[in-house]
Amino acid sequence: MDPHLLRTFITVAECGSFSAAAARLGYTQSAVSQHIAALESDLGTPLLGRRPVVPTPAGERLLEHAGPLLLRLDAARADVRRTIAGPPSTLTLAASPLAAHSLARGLAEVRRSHPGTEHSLTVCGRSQVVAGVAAGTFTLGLIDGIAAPTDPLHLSDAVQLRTTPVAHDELVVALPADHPLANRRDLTLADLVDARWIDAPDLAAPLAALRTAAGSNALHPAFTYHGTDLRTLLTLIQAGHGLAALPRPAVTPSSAAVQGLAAVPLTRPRLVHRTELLHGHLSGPAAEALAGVLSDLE
Amino acid sequence: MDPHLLRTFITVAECGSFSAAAARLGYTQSAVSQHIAALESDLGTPLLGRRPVVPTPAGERLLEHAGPLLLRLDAARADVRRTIAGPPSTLTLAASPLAAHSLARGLAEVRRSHPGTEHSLTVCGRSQVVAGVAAGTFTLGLIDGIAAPTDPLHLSDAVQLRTTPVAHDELVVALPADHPLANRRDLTLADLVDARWIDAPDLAAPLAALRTAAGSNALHPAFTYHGTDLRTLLTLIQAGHGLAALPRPAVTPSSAAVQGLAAVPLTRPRLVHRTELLHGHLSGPAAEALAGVLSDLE
DNA sequence: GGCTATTACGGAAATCGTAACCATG
DNA sequence: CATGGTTACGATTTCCGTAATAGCC
Repeated sequence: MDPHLLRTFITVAECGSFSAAAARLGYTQSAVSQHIAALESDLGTPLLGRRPVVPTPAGERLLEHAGPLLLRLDAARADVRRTIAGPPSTLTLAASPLAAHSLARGLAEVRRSHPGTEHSLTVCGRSQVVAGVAAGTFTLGLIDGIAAPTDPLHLSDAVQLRTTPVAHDELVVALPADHPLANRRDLTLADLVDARWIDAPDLAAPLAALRTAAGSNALHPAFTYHGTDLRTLLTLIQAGHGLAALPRPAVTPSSAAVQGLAAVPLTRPRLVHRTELLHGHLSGPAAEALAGVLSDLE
Repeated sequence: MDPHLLRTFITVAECGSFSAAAARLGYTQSAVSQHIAALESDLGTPLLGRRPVVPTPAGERLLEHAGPLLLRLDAARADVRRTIAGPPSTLTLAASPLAAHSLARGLAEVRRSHPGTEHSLTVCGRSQVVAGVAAGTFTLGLIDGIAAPTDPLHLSDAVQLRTTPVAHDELVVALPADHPLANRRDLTLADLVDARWIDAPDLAAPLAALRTAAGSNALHPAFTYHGTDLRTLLTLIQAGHGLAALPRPAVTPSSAAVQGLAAVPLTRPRLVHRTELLHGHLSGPAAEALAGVLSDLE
């Protein structure tokens, strides 16, 4: 189970095609075919059905492991490199969309405290932030999510990263102002199991996360929004396509898009929207250089 | 970072010698030397000092990652194999020493419910139980440890295993009957920070675990017992070499070794001794075959 | 018949062992 | 000088690309 083989396997499964995967990886179709054949021979079982190329049950299991495995491998390499490198000369920040709001608040402070260094900010999905910080692509990451009030965010257990809580926000349900529930003082998830939900996994808390947090598995999305634009989501809600759980500040900024929206606190189960700072293990001068950033953001 | 190279690296670090590692792995000294050289060239930094052979700081970091990484790799392989294999014809059980007590209670039930299959039981350290179950060496594992009353046991996050709580026992401090604290109704960790502790990491809760659970880092062992025999540990305590935190049932069985020992509940921080059943993801007939075992033990 | 995976084969590269070499205690 | 890590070198294997083959829409 060479990591290269696993990487090819993941790519083929993603692409649904040997040749597309080969193109993406810079191999020939032949090489990809040999990689998969080697894996299948090693594990003694077919991993992919051909034509169409879809994972077998065994392949599904392997897929669940392969990604985290490669991530951990990158994390290990990045961790070693950090110990031999001095303090980073460029601060590369990453944040999930809703966490970027918190970051924007503190960014001025960060730049002032590190006038000499270059800065960059990337806004992308939660898992990409985690993966990037683990692999050393980003110096710092900021992610958001929902959790019980005392619990930390439960991020991919593939990697071991330091986390620092940055902000807790009240979790509210955003719904059209003329929605029957819009005038309620508060809401429980029980009130909402039959509601029309918009799942916006790249932006708001994924419905799956809400489901596990609530222990219920009755929440089903009526609509899925793949995107990271908050205003688009709010407009969708306003137009009655469904409702979503968001941090209070996201629904009540001084923004024109918010007119016609109600934000009702979600009080049961007790959940909060949490923002956390992620960073790899930093030692020596690097740690000192970043201590300022952390304290600025907290 | 080929897994083979990582494996050699771990072995060399453990052995403190290239040649010893070569013997253990079935390589020549030369091959081991080349492996380490390849790793160091890949990562661009020395990982081991020679003569004596000790990890550099960078090597230490890599060591922290390498073990879990290889474990996860084995876990992936085992997981795939489980999906293609039918129900296991032999039930291989593993348990940490104190968990084995709980297992012995239920073992008769297990054997009765699976009269056709072979059974075996291995008692070994917690991490070996976890690793063995992850790698598929054991069908089921039973581990014990301490945790906050509502929390699950925090086992190595390298692997993803199902856990089922089996037993909660009160955590008591075992001390000689003539110890000044022996007559207390209960104890807090604050009472015991200056006490003489026996650390028995293979048997009782490791002091390090107590420390992190307590948030304090003032607990230092006066004596370390490497072994898995409960009666030996109890005798050590009785003889005044120190005290230890144990589950209530371990200190008050109908056993002769217990005379002269006191068991005082540890009430603060709120901790319990917990026993959990571990198993890999089982699908189809295998899951059904083992469902009985799980329910028997619960 | 076109698209795509597989197989055959050859050259390049990597792997490991033997053996000579060298460094440290 | 002896133990033990390194380097040199060669046989074997592995890996990947080219090209021919085979299988499914």
